[in-house]
Amino acid sequence: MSRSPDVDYAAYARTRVAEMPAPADADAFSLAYHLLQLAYLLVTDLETRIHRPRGLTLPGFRLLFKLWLLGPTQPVRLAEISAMSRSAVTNAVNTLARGGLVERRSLPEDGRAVVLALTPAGDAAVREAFGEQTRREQEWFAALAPAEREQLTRLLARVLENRPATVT
Amino acid sequence: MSRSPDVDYAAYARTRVAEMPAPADADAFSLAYHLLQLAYLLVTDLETRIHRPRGLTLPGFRLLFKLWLLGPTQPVRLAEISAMSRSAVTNAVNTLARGGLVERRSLPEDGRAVVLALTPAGDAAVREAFGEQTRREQEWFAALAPAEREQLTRLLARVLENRPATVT
DNA sequence: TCGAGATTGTTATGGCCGTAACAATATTCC
DNA sequence: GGAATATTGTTACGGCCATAACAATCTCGA
Repeated sequence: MSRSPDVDYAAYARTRVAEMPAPADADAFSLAYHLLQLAYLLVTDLETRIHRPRGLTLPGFRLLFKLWLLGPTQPVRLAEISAMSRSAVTNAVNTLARGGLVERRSLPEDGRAVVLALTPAGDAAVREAFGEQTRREQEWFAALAPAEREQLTRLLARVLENRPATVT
Repeated sequence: MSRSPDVDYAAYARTRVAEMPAPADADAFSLAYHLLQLAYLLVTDLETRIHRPRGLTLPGFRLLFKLWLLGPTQPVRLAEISAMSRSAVTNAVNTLARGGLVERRSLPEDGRAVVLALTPAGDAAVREAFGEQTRREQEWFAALAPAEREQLTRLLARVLENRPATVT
């Protein structure tokens, strides 16, 4: 009794990879597949169900959320935290600023720099969307017991902390 | 001793969310954050390090890989398996076909349908890239013991199998 | 001091993705 | 048999992302 095409495919692909000679690695395949598939489905679901109906996007919300926690912040710092490029921040901020959720302020002590800050509308939007996103996340992970959720989080964090070096 | 800005931010944000009243949920936040961050970093790393240097993209590779396992397949089936839209398949296939890695064949028994198939060049490309991607995935998950990797995979699979219904 | 080098934010270009609209073709059901 | 409906693949549009190039500005060392 198949739950969905992607789950069926995952099982089939695993057996096929298991038959292949090295360097094929059925365990590595399964792990990466499930991780990427779950993340993709969750992102898509949050985006279409929570954020798009509110005139936001998930990347836009994540930026708003960081500004909410951190207060006025430079784009370069948001780019570092989010592991995205400065141009991606510029793009996302353009969309948010067009919607009146974020404003750019110039910094007296550095003529190159800019500081991003929530507008009152941005503050209200992030609070409202955060509650809804949390509720939806709880639905997604309801199949796991609390101890399992903690364990999953710990395993993910361990991989993140020991990730291989990237080219910078 | 901080390993990277995003890990520091994760810890700080968790404490901030923990201070907030319901529906804020520090556990749900941490889990979703680590899942999405890891997936994003892994995708970016595989893309820039493995696929772009070979003239591929990660979504392009994933399509090639499915065609490799499944043989000639219709776009609509790939879209179902991959949980992406038909137009996204069309787009990715355009890029792959431009590179001579995939070809479209018409189907005699259905005038609307098209079948996608690897070219010999596409077959060679997917084999080579698959080996390299596997090696890189192994580096990413080297911090976990084999039993931990299996457990992580099982937890992810359980969430995937019991995911909430989406709007279709 | 002042020029070489680094940093910041933006733009251009190209790929990915979803939604919506569309034409062509199949299917269903009266 | 034929009309209403469904399905398939494509295109147009707008948003996201990275890389590369750029102008403006800052920093630091000779």
